[in-house]
Amino acid sequence: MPNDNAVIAPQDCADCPIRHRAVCARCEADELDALEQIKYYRSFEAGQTVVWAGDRMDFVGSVVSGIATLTQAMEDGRTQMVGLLLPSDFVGRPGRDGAAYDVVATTDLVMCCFRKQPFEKMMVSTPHISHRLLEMTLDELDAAREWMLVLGRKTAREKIASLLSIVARRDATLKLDTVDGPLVFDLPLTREAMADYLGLTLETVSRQISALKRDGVIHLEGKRHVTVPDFSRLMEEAGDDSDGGMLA
Amino acid sequence: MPNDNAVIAPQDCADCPIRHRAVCARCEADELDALEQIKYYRSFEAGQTVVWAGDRMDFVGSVVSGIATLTQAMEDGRTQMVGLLLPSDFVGRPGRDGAAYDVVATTDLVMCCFRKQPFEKMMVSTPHISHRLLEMTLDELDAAREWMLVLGRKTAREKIASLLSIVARRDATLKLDTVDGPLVFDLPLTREAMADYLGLTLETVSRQISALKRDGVIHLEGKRHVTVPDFSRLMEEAGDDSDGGMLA
DNA sequence: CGTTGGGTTGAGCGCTCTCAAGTATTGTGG
DNA sequence: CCACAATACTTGAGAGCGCTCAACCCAACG
Repeated sequence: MPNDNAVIAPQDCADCPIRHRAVCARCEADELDALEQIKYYRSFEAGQTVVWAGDRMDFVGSVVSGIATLTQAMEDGRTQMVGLLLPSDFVGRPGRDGAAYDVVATTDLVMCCFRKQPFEKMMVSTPHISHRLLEMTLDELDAAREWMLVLGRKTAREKIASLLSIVARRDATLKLDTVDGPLVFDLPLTREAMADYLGLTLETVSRQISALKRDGVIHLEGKRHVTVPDFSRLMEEAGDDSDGGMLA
Repeated sequence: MPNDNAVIAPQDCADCPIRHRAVCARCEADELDALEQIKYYRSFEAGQTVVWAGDRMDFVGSVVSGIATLTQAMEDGRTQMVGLLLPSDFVGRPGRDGAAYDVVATTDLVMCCFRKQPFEKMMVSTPHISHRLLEMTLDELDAAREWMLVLGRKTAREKIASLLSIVARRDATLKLDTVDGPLVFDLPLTREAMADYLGLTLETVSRQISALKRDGVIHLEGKRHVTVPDFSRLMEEAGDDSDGGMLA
């Protein structure tokens, strides 16, 4: 069990890759200094569980790099992913002791954590933090509601196309890519994780990915490396109107 | 078209039925006075649309009485309900011009509205408001994620039982009922609206309600009046563990 | 090499959808 | 008061999509 929950060396907030998108985005220099006092980094290996649902959670924090998932499970084992946490996304809920969901690192993961008590105090004294958190929470709520449409009403093929277009879009914004050319990216999730996100079985995920490949909507190299020659085609397959969501 | 979007007589916040649960819950007397300056009431009849997705929305507000729904539609007509708005729930998003979803009154509805500009100014100057809004938004996000499990992983029968237990629970807390005895309530939704909430067809909703009735999980008088003789039985049918959520 | 984890593909089944007919209730006009 | 329509709901029959179960492929790794 190497390097478990490793605490890594502190880093200057000014150099932080998520400085202008995370919960601290709106903070002034002096506010950042205060945050810097209570922050610490933790890193996790792909596959590690960050927190278990129901466990006490004495910190909150931001994803700095890597990807984590929020999942919910029924007693009989059925599992639904309820959140995909990307760099700058916030983990934990101020004002609550226990974690509501399992948080799992699906890739190697670095988090910038704050002990909960001091963070909650800072929220009261620092409107920049709580306003930014409100804004981020409203965005997450919108994303969750978008996803409810996917889960409730889309076909398996549309679900896969929806997931691919979300990952493609995120990747494009990270890389500041132009939207026109072919998009190329790696799937950050296993077939099983995709199934848990989409409310499908992994076999159905595999079949529909094969079908999209057969129909030329995507190209695959290996299992994870995806090329999307025509993004608007993918959007059609997702059942969204062709250019609705590229702005944001 | 009688009484369309009627503006009704102002009411004192002190007497407001949602005074201690809405976005104003944490406000002091002087803050309430300020809110009172910018508030106005609007009422809607069952079936009326409050706002259309994409339309400019120049107000935000709280549901005072009645029930509204948030729904999202695809071009081909498939529809997914993404929110069920009960008294004290908040409508609208500060910092955004357009409505993201259709808001429809499913029963007669009274809303306490605030013009958006003044409300946004008050949010900045009144932490009690933005903190309460953050708290409510986090609760809604949790509810949305719970619902993702229902949509993604539950069977039709479990979906119906989940909806019934949510309505029953809400009704019990409103009436401050004891939890033990049989629960009695009216369904606030048509079969079609239930179908849109659950990601089912209305026929499947009807069949599963009949099945739960046949199996003695519920009793029906007419189409809408429901009696639940044994709540824990209903929870089992919903696939939740028997007593997880009664506290909150 | 054998093992393991992730992925693909096939065959058959069943849950939910689609299409369709029928019931109950309410409101409307003659 | 009745005929009629409209709305909400129920129930049936058949079809299809996605699930289950199972075999198999492939790359990484010891």
